[in-house]
Amino acid sequence: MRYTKTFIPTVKEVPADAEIISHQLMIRAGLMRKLASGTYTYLPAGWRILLKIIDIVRDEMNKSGAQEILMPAVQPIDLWQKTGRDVDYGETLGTFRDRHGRINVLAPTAEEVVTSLAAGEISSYKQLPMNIYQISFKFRDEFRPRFGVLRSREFIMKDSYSFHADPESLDETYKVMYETYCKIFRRCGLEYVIVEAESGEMGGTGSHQFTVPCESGEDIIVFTQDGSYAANIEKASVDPLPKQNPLSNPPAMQEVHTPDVGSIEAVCEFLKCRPQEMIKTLIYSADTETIVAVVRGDHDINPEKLAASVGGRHIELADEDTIEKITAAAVGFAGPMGLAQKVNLVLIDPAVAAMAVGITGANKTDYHIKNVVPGRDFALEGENTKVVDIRNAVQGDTFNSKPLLFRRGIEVGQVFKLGKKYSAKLDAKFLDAEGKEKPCLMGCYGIGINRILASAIEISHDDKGPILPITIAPWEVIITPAGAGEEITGAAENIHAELAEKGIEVLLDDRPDIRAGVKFNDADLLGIPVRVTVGQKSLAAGNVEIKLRNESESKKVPLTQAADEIIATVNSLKAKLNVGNPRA
RNA sequence: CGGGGAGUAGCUCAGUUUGGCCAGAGCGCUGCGUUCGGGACGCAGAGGUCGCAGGUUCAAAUCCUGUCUCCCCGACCA
Repeated sequence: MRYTKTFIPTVKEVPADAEIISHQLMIRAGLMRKLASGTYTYLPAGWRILLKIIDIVRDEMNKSGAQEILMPAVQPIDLWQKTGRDVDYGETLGTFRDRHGRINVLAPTAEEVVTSLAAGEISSYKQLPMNIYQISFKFRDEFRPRFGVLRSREFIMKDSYSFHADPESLDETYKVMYETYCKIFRRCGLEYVIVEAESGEMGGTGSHQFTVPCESGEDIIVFTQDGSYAANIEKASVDPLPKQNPLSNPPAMQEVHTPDVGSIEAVCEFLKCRPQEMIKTLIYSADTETIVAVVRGDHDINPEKLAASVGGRHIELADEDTIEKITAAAVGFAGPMGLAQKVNLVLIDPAVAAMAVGITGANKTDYHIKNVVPGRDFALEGENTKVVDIRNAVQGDTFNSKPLLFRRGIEVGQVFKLGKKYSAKLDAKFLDAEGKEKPCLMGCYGIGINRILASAIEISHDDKGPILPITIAPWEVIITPAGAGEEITGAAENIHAELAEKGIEVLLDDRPDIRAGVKFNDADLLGIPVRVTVGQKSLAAGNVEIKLRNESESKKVPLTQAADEIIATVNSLKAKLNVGNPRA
């Protein structure tokens, strides 16, 4: 291809609204432009990259035995009401009303659609297992789109869905998809880690996340140094904290006046105590039920663990009215005492149960209570009360007695075992060999195509721009004629023609009257792995220069062998990414 | 949704406090010339109803009210 025939609007200045490096470079390299918050137009170079990623994904998915389909981007909301996910997704679900007054959903994912397809088409165990996927635009009306393409409202996702007659079959496909994902990310040149994940509102019984470690990631990975454990913080288990020595003569509870100090920080300052001496009491709603969650003052509730401990139901913080009704106090003065009778469930974190004594809200506006002894002043076990891990892991926690470490990462893929959650609700049933009707078991498997691009740039760039793996670079080779003149232009044209002829993805920077420095900088900004410089300096000796994007020195090769050398270079770069064992 | 910030040329921004001398700079773009191996230089140009709508005033980018959009931080996200 010719640079002059391609729309590659590179820019020198960094865009004002781009915070992270991948976002900045994607704009600067002319890969994309923003249309509105969280929506981007992909320009030729950017779209070429996405297409190459899609090619890899499609190739590996097909090899795994999955079949590609395409489902509608607009779905009737009825399906979502049947599974209850219209409520779970809430305002993240983008909807519009059509001319007939029907409410339509802009597809954020397709479990409902694919399950309803299966409900109509699958009737016998002989049709199972089946794994179908699509690569398509998804829309989520995010609270807050940010970080360029990392959290956008519109994005491209590969989503696949498998259907099974029995758990063994689901396990088998899950394993195949897991391995397929390893191959895909490896071919895309990503360093990734696989962590245990919470299946969250997707529902289900098991999940792994594929995460690219980097500072700008929004996910937090929790792991042990020896690599024996790695999990998303949403899922990460912690060893229970050691029980504090009980006070030999614990003082009675004492009410203290704490006017207008509702938050943990404010109470600590007012009472001159530390957050870990506090007991935090939060009120949640799940459907019509009310749930009390109790954690130590310095700990955060883990919503995924909380949801998991109420059977995976959708939960949210109770509104102010509910809190005031239950605690008989303003928000900020809740305590666990006496609440068990007023709510459906009380969940107490083990770290609270391990406390000898603590400070809590008094369930009375402007008052707290000191000398609260868990187990004495409020029950730890009871009909609707139990101790269960509901908090986030923090620095200092251990798991299996090993210290937990933390780092950030970008989630690029996730695999789930869904079980019967959707098939039961949407009647995706089949007859087994005994003629008995059963709901299909399902798995689902997602990959964020755009995130692969963004994370590749996040983990591999220098001050000149991205350093892209050859498998996803917009072009494999760029030819940069340095200087004018028949000789230079002719040589560059010849190499370009020969490479193109032999199937190399090559871009010839044929822009006239552009200084060599500008061409070099644009080549670097595009992240193209192999640059061929054709200029007077080397050409005088009959040579051209081959330079790799990630190396500083170039190699001189005779003009007559240039094409062969370039092809060999490209092949060796490709070979590096198509072999090797993924890290797990 | 809560808190903070910002909307002025295609891009990055100054000017707003103290209303008038205020439509500006750099980059980019067009033309001509000199340059030509890591974002050259000179000359000449094009380009903005100062987000939008009201209001105050002799006079508004500047003050007031409303509204929209964008960004950052935070609140259970792929």
